[in-house]
Amino acid sequence: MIDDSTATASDDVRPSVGRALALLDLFTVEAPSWTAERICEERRLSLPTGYRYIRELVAAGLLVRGSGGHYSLGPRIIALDYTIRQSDPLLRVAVPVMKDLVRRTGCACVISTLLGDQILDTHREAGAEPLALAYGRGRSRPMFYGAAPKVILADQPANWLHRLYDARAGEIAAAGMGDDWTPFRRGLAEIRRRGFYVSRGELEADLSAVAAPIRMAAEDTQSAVALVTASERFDLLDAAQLAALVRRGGEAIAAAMASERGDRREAPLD
Amino acid sequence: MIDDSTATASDDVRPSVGRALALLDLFTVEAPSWTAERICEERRLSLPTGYRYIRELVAAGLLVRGSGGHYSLGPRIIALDYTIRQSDPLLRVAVPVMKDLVRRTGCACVISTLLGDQILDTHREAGAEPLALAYGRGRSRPMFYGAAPKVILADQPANWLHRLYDARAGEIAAAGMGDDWTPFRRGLAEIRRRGFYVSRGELEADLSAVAAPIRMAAEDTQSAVALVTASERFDLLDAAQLAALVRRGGEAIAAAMASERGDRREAPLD
DNA sequence: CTATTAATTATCACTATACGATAATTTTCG
DNA sequence: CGAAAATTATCGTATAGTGATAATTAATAG
Repeated sequence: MIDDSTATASDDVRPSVGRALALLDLFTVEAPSWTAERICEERRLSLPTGYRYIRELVAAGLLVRGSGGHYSLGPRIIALDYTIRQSDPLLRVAVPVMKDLVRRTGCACVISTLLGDQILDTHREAGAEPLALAYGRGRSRPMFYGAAPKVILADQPANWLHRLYDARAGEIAAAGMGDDWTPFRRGLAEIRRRGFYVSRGELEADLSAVAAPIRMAAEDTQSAVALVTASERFDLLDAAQLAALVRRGGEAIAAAMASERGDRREAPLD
Repeated sequence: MIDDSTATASDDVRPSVGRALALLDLFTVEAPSWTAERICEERRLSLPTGYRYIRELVAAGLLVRGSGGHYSLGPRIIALDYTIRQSDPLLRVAVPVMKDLVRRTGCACVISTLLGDQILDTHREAGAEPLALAYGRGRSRPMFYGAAPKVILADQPANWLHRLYDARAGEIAAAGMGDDWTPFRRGLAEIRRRGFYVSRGELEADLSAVAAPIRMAAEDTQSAVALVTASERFDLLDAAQLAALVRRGGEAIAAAMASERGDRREAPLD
């Protein structure tokens, strides 16, 4: 009876800031709205403590209180995302290139970025076909499936990859990216050398994609641009030409970034 | 010399959760990237404490650590915004109506929502002209200028408005919405009766807009739909017809929401 | 690959402050 | 306007957050 089953293991030995922030995890597409009471019982918090956390999150705008004590994710999140979009020079620069790629190929065009330890789509331009993936910005992606992650990983420094491998060897093997460090690294080196990667039904069964890296000088975020289309349609296209287009797209974006030089904005120095 | 000028007054008498969350305020479009050291000196935190807060925010994904100890807003924000978008039935339902309005009028179409104590745009469909307001979702709006806020406020219950008035009488008077409770209330009642509001250059000098409420039964968020266009172009259009279109748009959205009944998702009850 | 420096975390004693049980209050809804 | 629910205040106690310093890890150069 020592086991406290359901709760996530180390939820109790975390500082209050972390516990409060962890409340955000509760709010999902499936359950976007919670009462204070349900939050407290779910997280095993006393009512006053739960309300204290909630109050802080509401004060920060991360949650809103709707009618009848129903809390949901708050406006601050929307505004912060706006800030991210506005201050991301990559988006400013990439969107025109993406539109151009869409016009030329009829495929959808996606930009994916490695942020911390996850990869997510930061912008999407819809193609001719509306595609099932018409979800838009923000869907997080598995780290080891699909074209974009592969070209992004392929561009990471060896020590970073090594840490990643040690931490997630199981997933990597399961994804067929090698059951040891050496083959993993070799595979990525090969992708890197080619400068693009074609995935066929890797992420979603009926979709194919070709991705190329956006290689920026000394930038801390690594991104990729990809063209995505139904596999059936993909077969009609000349893969080599598509790959060339995507590669040039990635290079064009990187070049445009470089020429935007000098506006890497920092916190003002007073 | 008693004045500690820059810092927000009551920053110190706040629980740690609040102080940690307040770090997010530092990250703006003007200063999207901060080192740990600068954060600490800006907020008068000791280095260990600053790092503790930062660590929690990074663990929650609200911040990312970029190369060289530069922190910026993190991927979790993008993902949370995705969750909000996905779980907002209003968006699902409104976008087609908005596209239709754009097609018919050539104007841009915006949905604004009252969330807590602020109003912000939750979706935008671009019109024929690209418009300066092509910023997209998430820009927060002044509460007392422009068409959308007016129609939203006009639909709020009297006691809510009264609290708002008491809290922000100055701003309200400055915006020409009345220098006392009675005229403020009267003005809004009139807007409510008409069912729409036309603003000409209120928010941005050369833009005009006409907004109508989206009146949903017993929903906790109040929204408005607006058509926006350059004032010059607006003068060419028949304002009465435009107003009728927007009103019908709002009604169509509300009706579609009502028929989506029964899928107000709650936290599962175990 | 190793040395040097910067960035981040651990240690630890101390005290502030977060915690829970209950009560008072405010808000919501009929 | 009154009853029920939701939220906050009170308060003693003990936890856990805090800062100064040291140790460690990661980044950068040579």
